[in-house]
Amino acid sequence: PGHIREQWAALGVSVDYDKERFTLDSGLNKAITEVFIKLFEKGLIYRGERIINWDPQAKTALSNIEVEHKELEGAFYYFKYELEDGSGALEIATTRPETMYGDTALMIHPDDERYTSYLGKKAYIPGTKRLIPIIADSYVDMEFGTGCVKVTPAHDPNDFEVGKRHHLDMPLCMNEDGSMNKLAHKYEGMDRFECRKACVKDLKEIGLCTKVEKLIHNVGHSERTGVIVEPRLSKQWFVKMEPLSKQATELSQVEFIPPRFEKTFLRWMDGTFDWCISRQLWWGHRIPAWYRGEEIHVGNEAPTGEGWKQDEDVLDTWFSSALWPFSTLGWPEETEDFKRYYPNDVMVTGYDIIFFWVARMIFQGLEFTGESPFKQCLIHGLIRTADGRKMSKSLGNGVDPLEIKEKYGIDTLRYFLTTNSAPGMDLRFEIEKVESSWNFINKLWNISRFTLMNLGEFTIDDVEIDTDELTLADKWILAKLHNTIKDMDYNYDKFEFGEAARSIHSFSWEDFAAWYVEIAKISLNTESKKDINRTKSILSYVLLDIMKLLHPFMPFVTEEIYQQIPHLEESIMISSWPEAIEEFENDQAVRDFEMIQEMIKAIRNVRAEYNVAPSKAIDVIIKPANEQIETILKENMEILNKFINPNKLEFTTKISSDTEVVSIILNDLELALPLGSLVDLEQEIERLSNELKKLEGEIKRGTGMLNNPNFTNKAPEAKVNQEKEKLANYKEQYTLVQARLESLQK
RNA sequence: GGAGGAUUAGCUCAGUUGGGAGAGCACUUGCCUUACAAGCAAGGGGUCACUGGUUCGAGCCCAGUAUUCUCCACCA
Repeated sequence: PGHIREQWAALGVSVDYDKERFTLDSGLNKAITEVFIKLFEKGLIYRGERIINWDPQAKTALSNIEVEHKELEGAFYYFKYELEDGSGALEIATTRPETMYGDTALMIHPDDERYTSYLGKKAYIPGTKRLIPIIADSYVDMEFGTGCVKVTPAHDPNDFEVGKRHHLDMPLCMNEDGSMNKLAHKYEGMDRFECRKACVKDLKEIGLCTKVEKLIHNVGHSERTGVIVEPRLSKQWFVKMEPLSKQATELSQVEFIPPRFEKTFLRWMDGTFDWCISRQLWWGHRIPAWYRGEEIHVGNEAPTGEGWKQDEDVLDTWFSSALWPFSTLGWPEETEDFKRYYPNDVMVTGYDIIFFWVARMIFQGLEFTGESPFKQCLIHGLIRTADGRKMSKSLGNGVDPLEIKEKYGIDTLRYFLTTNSAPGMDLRFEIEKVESSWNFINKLWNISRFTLMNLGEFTIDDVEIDTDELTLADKWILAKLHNTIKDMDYNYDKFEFGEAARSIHSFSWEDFAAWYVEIAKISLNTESKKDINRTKSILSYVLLDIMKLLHPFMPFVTEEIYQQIPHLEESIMISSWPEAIEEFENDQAVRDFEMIQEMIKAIRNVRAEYNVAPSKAIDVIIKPANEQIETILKENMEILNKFINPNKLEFTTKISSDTEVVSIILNDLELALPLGSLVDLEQEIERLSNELKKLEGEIKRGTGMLNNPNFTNKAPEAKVNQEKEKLANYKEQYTLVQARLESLQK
């Protein structure tokens, strides 16, 4: 437990350690005993002889879901069972020859005319003097194998049922460790698989084993030890599942996320087999049952009187785990914790645990508290290797989180794990993705460094945001922040961590670092104290919110940065969650600023296309579509100057038709870049022709849509108006591009 | 045999109620611009597996097909 706590701490797991519980704590033990007794009294727990899955290495019973079915190459062995009267032999096929020493009958279908004459006769178990009867049961499939089967009631669940119907003996032919017992004659003491080999060899020699066919079939393996499971008749404790399943299926209120996993849960609940809960292990909760001869007592302690002995077995660990949601809260006492925290809010686990744990918590919760144990159950996928294989101990292809921590830090690991998949989907562990997470954290560190460098003595009390004093860029970044917070709240609520991360990732990298920080440099370098303080306020305000929004993903680095930038609380952990302030919502500012961005990007594009070095100043002539546009641009001249690096930036009402000019036609403005001899006429014509083609396509699409009465009548009005506006813009641009193209082609 | 995923850019994957296809990495070109070359700027790259259907409109809804993965299952 000490090591696990270290790992939790390393991972930054933030839990209430006062409520830490250990499975064998006395409080939990009390709940478990209570549940066992109650279920026993209701007849929902019983002790009985059944065929169970036996692990011969661990020497314990297993429940169905602790058995893993794997395809193996085995064989179909054919044996002759010679008749007592010497009139011949019946042939059977089996995959487990060694179990023949536990046979108590041969069986045929009652309608199978090939064999009905043999009914009532007896045959020898091959190589022995033991006689078994030949019986008929419609369980036999006449089409399969030879149409005749051996019946081994103590080592096969179907044969067990047959054995009960026909009142057959049910002898075991193996010991608990999988070795053969005295029923196997000379093979006594031999391991079951050695015995298989040996008896096949011996019987081949005397002609009683006639054929061996290769066969690929599913074989059950113990999840615990990996050995092949042996079906074995054994006296065990069982939970009668049907009434509990029915109740859970009908009453469960648990919301699965994603919803499809509810089907997984329901499908398991549909199974009618009973749950074997006794285990022959040294570790676990003792079964609260005492025996004296044939008497059984179930209760908290041994009954008075001499000679009572407690059951040596322990309970399946999932039996106690099933009670976890309430046993940890003090149940069966009506504790304050129980009243406050039950039902729990969210259960988080992998889809491979639904049968083992989730389903059992739900039915036990409903049975004992009358309520589902939690409101939501968030299912995550498995982590796989880079080539998509399951990580496993035996393959040694797992990843040690501590190695990743050493190289990249825990925040990197956390961010990578939490944001790189959708709910319920598996995740491949690829080091490139870890590195990309690390790059993001590095970026955050750098924007913080920049901010800190510039803040100086600035404190949280100096932060002042007066919405009347803001520049367009200020309004834009605050509006974007507002949208980001809303988006994150929405996605966090839905457990869409990947989507939430994409939102904050692009806000902090694209919007804040790439644009706002660059713009901030302008005002930070002015003489105006007012401008400087306003910019510092916004930088620290936005950065603080970025840290808070990212804190669940990367607690360490966000805390570190939080401590250094202006902040209020002792720790980011107890600071308030960012609020989406309505006053900051500003679609107009977003649109206006995006126009500026579009213009800058278009100019950068032309610079790159014509190989104009960023350091080289160029002339830019702007023709705004209207006065508002002109005003906006003129108010943001410093930004344009910084991002465009112009030699001359001038406004005009008429763009020249000079051929040594590159023209850019945007939605709200036209640009002319007189690049002189750099301009290649053919390249320009090609560029504008492509532009024209694109616009043509858009116009065709828009016209088609708007000419369709079904669209204009049925689509939402906002959508229709939006399309109308877009179409008008495209048409306008088209005219301008076409005119420019014509003038060049002359 | 039953159930459920997956199929979108070269790779790994997102894509929330149907309304102009996105990210990271990789790739091309140009930049050591005083937070960051682990970076900046600009780009190239997709018949959203296939076939039908519903709809004014489909990556998304419905039916089927193919490929593939996983879980469940007592045919000897």
